[in-house]
Amino acid sequence: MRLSNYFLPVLKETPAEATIASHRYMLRAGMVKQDSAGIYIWLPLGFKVLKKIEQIVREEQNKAGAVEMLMPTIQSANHWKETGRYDAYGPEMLRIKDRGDRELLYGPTNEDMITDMFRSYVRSYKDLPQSLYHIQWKFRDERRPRFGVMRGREFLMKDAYSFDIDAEAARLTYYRQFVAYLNTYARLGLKAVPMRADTGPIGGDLSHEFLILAETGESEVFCHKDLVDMPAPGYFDNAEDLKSVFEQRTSLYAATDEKHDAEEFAKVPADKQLSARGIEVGHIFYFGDKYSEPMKAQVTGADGKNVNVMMGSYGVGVSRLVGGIIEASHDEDGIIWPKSVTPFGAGIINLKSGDAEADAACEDIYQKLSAAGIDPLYDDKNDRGGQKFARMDLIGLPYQIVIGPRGLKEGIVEVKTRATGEKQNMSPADAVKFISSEYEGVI
RNA sequence: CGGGGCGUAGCGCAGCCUGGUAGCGCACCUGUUUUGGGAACAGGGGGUCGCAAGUUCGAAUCUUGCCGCCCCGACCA
Repeated sequence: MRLSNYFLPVLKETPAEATIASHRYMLRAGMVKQDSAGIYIWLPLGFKVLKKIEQIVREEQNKAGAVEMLMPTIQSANHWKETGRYDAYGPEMLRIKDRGDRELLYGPTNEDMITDMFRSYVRSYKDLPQSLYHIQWKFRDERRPRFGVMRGREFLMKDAYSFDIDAEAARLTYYRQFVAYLNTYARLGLKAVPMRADTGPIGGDLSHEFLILAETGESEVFCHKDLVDMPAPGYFDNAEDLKSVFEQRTSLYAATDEKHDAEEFAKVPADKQLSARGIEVGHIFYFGDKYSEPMKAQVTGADGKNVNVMMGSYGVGVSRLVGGIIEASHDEDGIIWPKSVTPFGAGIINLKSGDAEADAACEDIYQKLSAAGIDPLYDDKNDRGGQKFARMDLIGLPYQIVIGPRGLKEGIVEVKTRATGEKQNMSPADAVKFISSEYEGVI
């Protein structure tokens, strides 16, 4: 993409309402624009990151055996009345009436709808297990939206729902998602720690939140230090390994403040005790027959008897992750994108647009990086160097190639690594090679 | 939902107390000189001062009501 042809409204000054780094940088880097409290327009740069995160979440769900679908944002109140949640959910749910005075709502989650869908088709234990998910916009009328996309009222969520024949099978499904979540966050460049959690209005008896540690997090967390740097488990699909990963992670102490047990925490060796703040980026639940019982979502078992299906649900806040990743990865100059979610693979800075030699060299590198699948952003604007550097640092692409007449005389360009600030001089051909190799395994 | 605060040009703000020509910086446009880490100078455009009512000869400024937004706390992907 040529910057002269892109919509990137960067701000030099920070809008007054933004107090935390991710919000400030998302506004300044032209990623989002607030339309009203907790509701955001996703500008091209922000949208690109959102889609990249969404795609990683999708791929990991698919690997975990979940099947993608799409449910509507607007739901009938009937499903919710059947489960009793229409009254239980409270004013966070946005209730709407259509022209016929029928009660509708903008979905804050989809257990009720999918359970209704599921029961209308599935009759036999032979059709189980099933896991379905969608990535869809939700609306929760928060009392106090804040921190930009971290706590919006409208937000993009991946929510998966599982259906199993009995509790034992359902727990295995739960472990499978647990492992998939660890792999997902690792790909996003995040260190997420699973913690025992409250089940909230969704209910159930087994639930974990995944939190990334950040000073600006809304939750207070307590955990064993070793959990933070544990590597992603990787891919396998047998009951024994799934269970052992789950047990390995849950045997060490980790809880948010509402589930915190000071006595238990005290048993963690003092040098391993970590109390910090965290951002919740995922929440998984096993809730058994909480919905299948009232909605009579049953299948006939091998013994000819009807049983309620055992369910779980698994949420990832996709739009929140955009902010969460920035909280975890930025410096005083701007964002530092992990390679897996960067909106563009590399930035090309032309220090003298209009200079025939510089233009030609930039154009050549632009073509070669594009051909290599790097998806570069070429700053071909007529601005001064300093402005281009500051802008490129702000939007945080992992690599910058700085090209100007002075270097070209000696046959070199400068390659800057955003995360470290390290600058290396090399030939244009080597720059393309270097960046391509850095992305090996990522693209 | 309790407490606090803010709404004046695209962004950041001053002006309001003590009513009388709407201002500054950045951004934007034109020109000149510049150009290797957010250039300088000159000129220029852009605002029903959140909305409504009231007081007044006169309201950004005073009064009342409404709307919107932010921050701190209690609740949540």
